[in-house]
Amino acid sequence: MTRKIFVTTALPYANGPLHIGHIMEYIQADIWVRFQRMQGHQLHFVCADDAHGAPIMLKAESEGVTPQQLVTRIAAGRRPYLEGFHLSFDHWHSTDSPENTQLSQDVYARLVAAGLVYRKSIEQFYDPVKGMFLADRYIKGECPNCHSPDQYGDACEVCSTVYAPTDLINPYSTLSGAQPVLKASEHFFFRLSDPKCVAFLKEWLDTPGRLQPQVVNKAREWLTGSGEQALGDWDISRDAPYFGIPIPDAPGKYFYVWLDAPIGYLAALQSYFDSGKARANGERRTFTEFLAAADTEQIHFIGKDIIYFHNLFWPAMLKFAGPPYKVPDHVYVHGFLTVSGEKLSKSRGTGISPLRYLELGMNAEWLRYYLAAKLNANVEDLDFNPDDFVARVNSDLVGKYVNIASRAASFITRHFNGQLAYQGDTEQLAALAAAHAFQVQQAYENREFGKAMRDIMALADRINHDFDARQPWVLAKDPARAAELQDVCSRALHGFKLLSVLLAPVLPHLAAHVALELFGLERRFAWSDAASLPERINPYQHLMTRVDAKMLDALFEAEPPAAPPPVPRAASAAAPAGVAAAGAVAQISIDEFKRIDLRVARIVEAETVAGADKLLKLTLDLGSDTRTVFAGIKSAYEPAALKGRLTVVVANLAPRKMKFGVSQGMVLAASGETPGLFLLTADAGATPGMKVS
RNA sequence: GGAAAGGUAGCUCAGCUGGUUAGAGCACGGCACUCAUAAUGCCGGGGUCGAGGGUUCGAGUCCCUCCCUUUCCA
Repeated sequence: MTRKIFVTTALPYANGPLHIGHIMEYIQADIWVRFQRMQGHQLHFVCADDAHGAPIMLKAESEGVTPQQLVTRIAAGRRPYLEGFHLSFDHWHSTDSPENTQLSQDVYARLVAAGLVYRKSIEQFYDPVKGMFLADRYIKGECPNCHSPDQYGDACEVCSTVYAPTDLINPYSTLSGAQPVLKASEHFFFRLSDPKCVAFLKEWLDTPGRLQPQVVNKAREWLTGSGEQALGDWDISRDAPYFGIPIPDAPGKYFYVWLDAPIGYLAALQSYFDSGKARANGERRTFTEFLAAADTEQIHFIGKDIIYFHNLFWPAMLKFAGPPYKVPDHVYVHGFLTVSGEKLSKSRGTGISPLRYLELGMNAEWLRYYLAAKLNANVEDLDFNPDDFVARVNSDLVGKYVNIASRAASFITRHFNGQLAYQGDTEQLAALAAAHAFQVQQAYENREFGKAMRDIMALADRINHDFDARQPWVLAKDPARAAELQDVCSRALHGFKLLSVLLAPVLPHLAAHVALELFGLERRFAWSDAASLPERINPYQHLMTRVDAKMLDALFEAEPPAAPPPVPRAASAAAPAGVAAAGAVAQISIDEFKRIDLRVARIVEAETVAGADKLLKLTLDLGSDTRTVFAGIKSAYEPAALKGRLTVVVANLAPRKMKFGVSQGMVLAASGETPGLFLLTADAGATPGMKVS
């Protein structure tokens, strides 16, 4: 039976570029999606920019553009990420769209008709200077519990007490600095606490197989809480000024962004249908027919931070809006990505820059494999560890998998003109392959990618072992044993093809190359290719290079721990990709070297930078002028110990704007595989400003 | 503060409803091999399964308490 599946990933907020956490989620979903497509199922994979809300409105204002201009610019920057990491979305849309306006207003009208919306006047802080109501995060003040200053309006970061913004002592607006005043306004509420909602959600959560057990536990906690933890109704309106969808017949009122964001999944799907892409993908029905059909599976991949919205509000909205709306079949939740054990900071943009990864010439499939190897169906955080990354990719993908083709193909090409031939029972060989494929299929289906990768690599180990045991390099020296040699190599290449099919959801680019170039197929692999025995090959071309550990260094070092500049694409022009991609080992001419202006500098001042974990702010005397340079050497040096030292600085490096100021150069320091960072020094006698060559 | 998830070899992780001497990969040490963009094969060292109690003939696996990590609290 062909399944009809509609898959989404969480909509990224359109106030900035995608970070590595987004990419992880998309890769997880993409692997599953590609796996289902390989099974022959009909699948529609869509996503959109989440464009509404106060943060985008304010950011646009600060940049002097309209919110529409801001989100259009952000949307235009998505493509390099999606293509670069082989993310096979069928369509990418926006919540700031006519489809979403129409659908959101329709859902709202149906909820009103169902008696689940009511109005109530509430008092909220209002910024009299800015002329707008303030969300909690725009209000700061003194913590009522521990009296720490400058705490946000929802919780204290120092003592982690949770409170209301009105509890703050001496509150002020972070937008204008003004003291906020309480002001009443009528808000619209979705009656989530209505008995029929609660009854439905209990049933929804308890449906076997729908959700991960950990997620059900968490959601049930919210649903059945009592006292202060009791399930409350949901405030779905915001007052003007607000960038959002107007509420019908309610001037000056807009839908809260979290109402129209999930509806954006459907808006993206509708746009995909209306654009004709669904038809091109084999779906003849209309959007509404498809959405309403009983056999349409609606599946969302999300992170653990937005469980609340996706497992309470979203299904309740859909349920009581009624047909053609249908509740999600599954909401698959993943944990967060940490980097070297540290959590990413969305606001500070720490971690790995996805574009930087690509610019360095790093293979997207390395990352896809690494993440697949560590992903499972649980809601667990996943750590990106550079050493682990290098080891896994080099050992598994290059040493085990690619090596099989590399070592077997040359015999076939040289001795048998590309022709494969098997001795013994080929049906058994095919049956064994089918059994392996079935086992891996189960793991993929259940999103146990780590298990799938372990099974696949165990198979690669066996293939290498069998190949070794029969010593084909010995057979090759004896013409009488040619048939035996051909059999050994054919079996290895059959195994390689099987591995390639099984890895295709993770390594789509490589698998396509193997299918088309090495095995000479006229199409990409389908899952059913796993068991069939290949008959001939084309000459082997190398399939994948090893990760150079220096690339990981570059990935982390070149990226300042501060926020990336507002327009990261500009940075790509400054760093010639070709040079970076060639790696640190590429030779350069003396003329190229001369372009780098190295100078002796005296560190006249060194100080820590508030809010930066790794940076020191250095004031350098270069003889003729004085420069400010931010250096990522805090881990290795006390500021006091640096004062007065001579060091070497790249004097003609383009200034780089960082969160903390402009860095006008770079000091040189040595580092290696082992921890430690060592600043270069000039011998006594050198004076600031001297040229180094 | 309330709650959820997790804490297993140096690192990354498997261990289903409790059952023989706790597993894999990587890293490390030794050996072998040469077909492979230097990779593979074999052997080995290494863990009181966060801590402490308890249930049981038997617990990494169940119960209780505590500690640590991550996250959520609309």
